[in-house]
Amino acid sequence: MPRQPRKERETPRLPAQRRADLAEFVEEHGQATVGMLVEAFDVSGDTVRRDLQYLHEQGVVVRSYGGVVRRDDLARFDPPFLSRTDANRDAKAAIGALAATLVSDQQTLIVNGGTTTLALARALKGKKDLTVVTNNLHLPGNIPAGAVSELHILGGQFRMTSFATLGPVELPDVEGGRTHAFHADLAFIGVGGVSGELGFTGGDLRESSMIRHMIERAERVVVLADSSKFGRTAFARIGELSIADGLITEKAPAAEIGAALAEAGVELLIPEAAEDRGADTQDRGSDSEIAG
Amino acid sequence: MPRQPRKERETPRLPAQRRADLAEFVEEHGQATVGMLVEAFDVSGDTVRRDLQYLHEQGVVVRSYGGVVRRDDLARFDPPFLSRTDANRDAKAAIGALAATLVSDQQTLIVNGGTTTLALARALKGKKDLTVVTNNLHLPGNIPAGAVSELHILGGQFRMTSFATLGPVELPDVEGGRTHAFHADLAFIGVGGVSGELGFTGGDLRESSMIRHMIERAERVVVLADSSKFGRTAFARIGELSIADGLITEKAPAAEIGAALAEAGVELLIPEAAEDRGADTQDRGSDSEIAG
DNA sequence: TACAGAACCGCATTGTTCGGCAGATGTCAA
DNA sequence: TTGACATCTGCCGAACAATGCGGTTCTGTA
Repeated sequence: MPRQPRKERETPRLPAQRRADLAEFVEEHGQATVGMLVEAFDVSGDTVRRDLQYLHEQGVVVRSYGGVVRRDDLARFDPPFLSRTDANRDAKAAIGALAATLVSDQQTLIVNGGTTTLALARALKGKKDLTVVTNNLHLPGNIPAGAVSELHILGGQFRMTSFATLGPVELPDVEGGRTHAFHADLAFIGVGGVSGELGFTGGDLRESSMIRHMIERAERVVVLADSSKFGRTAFARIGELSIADGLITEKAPAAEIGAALAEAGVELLIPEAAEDRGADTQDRGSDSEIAG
Repeated sequence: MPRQPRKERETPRLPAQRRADLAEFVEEHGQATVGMLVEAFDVSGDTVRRDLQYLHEQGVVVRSYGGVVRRDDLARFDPPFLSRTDANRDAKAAIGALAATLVSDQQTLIVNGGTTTLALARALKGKKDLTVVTNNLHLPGNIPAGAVSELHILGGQFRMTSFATLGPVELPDVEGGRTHAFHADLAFIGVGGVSGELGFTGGDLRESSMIRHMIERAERVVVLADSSKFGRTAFARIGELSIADGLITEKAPAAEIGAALAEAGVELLIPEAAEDRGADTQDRGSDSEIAG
């Protein structure tokens, strides 16, 4: 049966058992993409698809293009999973999409907290074998499973406002007792404010400090900031504009800031068509495709 | 009868006895492949298959291609009785609620991955000034913000299947470079299986190892396990029953396991109204399984 | 429009299953 | 003790099921 032998049968799951587990997985997470399930269960997409088809026929889950949704979620309300509290969502999606184009397969990324970087994570779909280090706890549930071979979470104190952890930018030793620094190709940093005078700022002292450490560990630093951040100064200073190699935003900033960025040697990146209803890759059109 | 003489079995089991043992084996492990059973009972695959066929017809187990699965595991996803999913959710919620009553304000908790512990987190509403340490990334989004003054996330590699991190059970030093052990009043541990023989088991080696460390750090250890976990043995051993001080479940386990728990000095906690809608698992048609 | 990913179709592969068969006991009666 | 009969087993070969893969079509997004 397996033309290509599995890596290692950690748990020699029976097909039936796997389907049950799969159903439970969906039950737990509310939704699941084929890619996620492929990764989680270590079977091919076809098999996952066959299983999902079966479960759909059984009425256990609801199939939809790209994955499945928990049945009762749709029963209750139609609206798709992610609440759109985010006013600038389109802008962020565009920024994320552009940021993703800077990423090559097999690279190592550092990503900090915030919703803008979350948009980046979603836009990573299609990449391969990335290693991602983050303190952003939105990522685990939103980063395309297939794109990332390893996702490391920086431990530390959880901060609800940014939905991220606060702690040293280091990875724990397997044996424990100590930690290790690491190196990344790219750091994607979402910030609270961008000003010519004070540079980049964030909302929390420790978070800003973390960001500085993230920057130290990365070859290139790309700041993500939607236009609302321009000219704004948040509480805690992160650093001068020059700490960034690039800055991505959805529309050109005021001349003053643009000049400051240029002077600091920061490359300014702006999506082509700044219209853009956003690459909300995850969001499937609510009700239309309840069935596959 | 054996064309090929048996290796030498201390107990040349009678067929009926073997079938009974076989059923018990499945009951305990949740699932079993023909190969496993061949090995365990030292008979040919054909004989095992015949036995399984028999047990399936008796409705004791559910046959699936390659082996058998315990009925309850699949029952949940049987279309006609789909409502049972909710029952299971209720079970977990009940367990979580009871677990929460063990928690006092200002205490420090360790919580591991899994959905049962998630139910506990939700049930913590109303508590005050708790300090929580966890590797469960479901928690940040689900734990009542008001109840927790500090939530620490254990860093490490993210594992999609359990939605938790894998790494040492230590908190990073603020300055970095090293890590610190810590101490907690209570550890709430969700496990994959509870059996009298093998004690507690989980699905992943590293995760089980993490759990052992969590247990070391806690004053009291409370295991959370809904009844489906009883008699089940997951892949990776966590430890003997006696590592737990208490065990919370939604309905009384089989006498055998109950006795083992008592002997190990584990206090068994069960919610008052064990009304238990789980009974409907019994009446499902044995052939409408998820098995392919 | 072009492109990546998802879904779909068929096929090759390989372990599982099934039915038939034969050897090994065990039972019971003569 | 012996032979007929039933039962349990293991083995063999054909049929079957599960899975992954390649190729094609479809869908959604840039």
